[in-house]
Amino acid sequence: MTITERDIMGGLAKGLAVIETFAADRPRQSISDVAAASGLDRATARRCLLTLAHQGYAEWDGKFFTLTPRVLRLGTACLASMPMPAIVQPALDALSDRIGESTSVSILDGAEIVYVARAAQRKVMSIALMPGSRLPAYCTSMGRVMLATLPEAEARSRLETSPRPARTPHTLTGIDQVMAEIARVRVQGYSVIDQEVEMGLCSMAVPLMNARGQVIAALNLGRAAGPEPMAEVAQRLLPELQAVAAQLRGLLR
Amino acid sequence: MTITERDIMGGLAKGLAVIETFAADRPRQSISDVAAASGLDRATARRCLLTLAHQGYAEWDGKFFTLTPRVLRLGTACLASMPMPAIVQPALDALSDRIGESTSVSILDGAEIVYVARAAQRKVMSIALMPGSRLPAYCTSMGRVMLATLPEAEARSRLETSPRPARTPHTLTGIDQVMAEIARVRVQGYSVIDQEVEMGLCSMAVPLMNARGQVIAALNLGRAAGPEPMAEVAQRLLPELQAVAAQLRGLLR
DNA sequence: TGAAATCCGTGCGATATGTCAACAAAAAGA
DNA sequence: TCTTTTTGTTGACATATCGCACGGATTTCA
Repeated sequence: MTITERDIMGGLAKGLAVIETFAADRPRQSISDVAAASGLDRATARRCLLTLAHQGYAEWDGKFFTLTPRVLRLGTACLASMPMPAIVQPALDALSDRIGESTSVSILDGAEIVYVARAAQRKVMSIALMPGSRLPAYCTSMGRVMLATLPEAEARSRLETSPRPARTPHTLTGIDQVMAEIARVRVQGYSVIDQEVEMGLCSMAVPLMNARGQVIAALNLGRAAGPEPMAEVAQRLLPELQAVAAQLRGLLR
Repeated sequence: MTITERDIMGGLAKGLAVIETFAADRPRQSISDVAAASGLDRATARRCLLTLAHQGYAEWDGKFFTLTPRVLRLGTACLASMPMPAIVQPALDALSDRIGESTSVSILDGAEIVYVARAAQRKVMSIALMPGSRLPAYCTSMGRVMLATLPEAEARSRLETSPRPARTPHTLTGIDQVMAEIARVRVQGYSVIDQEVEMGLCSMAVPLMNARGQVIAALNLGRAAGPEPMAEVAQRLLPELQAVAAQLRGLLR
């Protein structure tokens, strides 16, 4: 069965779009704000917002709307329904203890990676990463590892349709540069990043497969840039990451 | 302006209800499963699910539906739009380092607390807590502190309409027991829990106020139960918690 | 302060959606 | 295997919703 035009509920799609207009830089919005941000008619945006408020997903002071923590239930329903966090967390903690570095697991969503689990050792990044946090895929080790498992055209298309700012002087931004690096990653089976996300931060990642061999996530370690060249660090710690990936392979479905 | 019946979009409300039917124990559902769980007609549930799939919030293998990580955007839009995590995280990290215990900040949603930020020292709980995680309010130190700031009738009503299982032999489960404890917490200004959530886990919490004096969250520390009586620990560490709460009071709005 | 611009709430006609019932296909049970 | 039950899909009709346009309230700005 294929999804036909007739089976789509406009109201639901619009309401979800309305929720997504609430971002970090626009936590409080008026009806007109939302209408402008979502492209909906003001009357429609108003009905969406009032519905959200009525259902407890938003609050309204008569002028501005704010999302409530109830909205988190929608997202965490998904996270909780993924067995992944619970399964990988213990392995992540153990690995992090053993190698003394921060480790994370993320999945790919479009052109972004989404953190699923994390074992932090020290703060090496200025931004706090936690489950649910997102980073662009093009400049992260986990992103590149997962993009490398997609068909070339698919990966390229995802990268083309999203911005690739130069987050640091080292960031690869050109589509061909990134695709070439991804091709390299595909061959060698892991990805190493040297200060492309943030100055002072290096990371490396390997793919996580389920029992059937499908790549469903990525595992990485992040560390502060130091005197030891990242290539050497990679050679030293790669077996550790691969061992955990192999161990998890049997546990993930 | 008040929300009238006419301003509510049924489709949106139903679709959100559909998302919420996906929980940890039911990650994959057929159309009929969702219809039964949500009380919707099968035809309606079907259109909701097809819409979610079409918008990228769900996946469909022809038989079962699964939520995608895209759903996380809905929730994290809210978390990110709260200035709280970013503001409290540094203070939390510093506090955690200073006292050598895990600390957290959570907010109240109905009869549950929702973790907003966390600085973990060691694993003391069997379940992994992270931003977005939920625990019932009745048996947690942060929950009791926040319930204590509500009107008595409101707090009681929230507790009455949600289950209060005996998670350990120490858990207070009777509504009057819990309300009495909450009354005590209201007077003394902080809450101490001794192994009511999980055996071996103790915690204490203080309220977090914004600049106007409204309680908007709670701050706690969690530690493994040890030889030192929790009452003594509380006396020793209470000033630390209160100092952080006072410091944050000026930063939160 | 006064005028212009913006914003919010509300009818209205056209259209989309919800509900119900029916039916075929698949699954479960005997 | 055949029957019974459940499930997915579709059609029809009553109803809810969309987008537009309008008026009053509020805000902005000179």
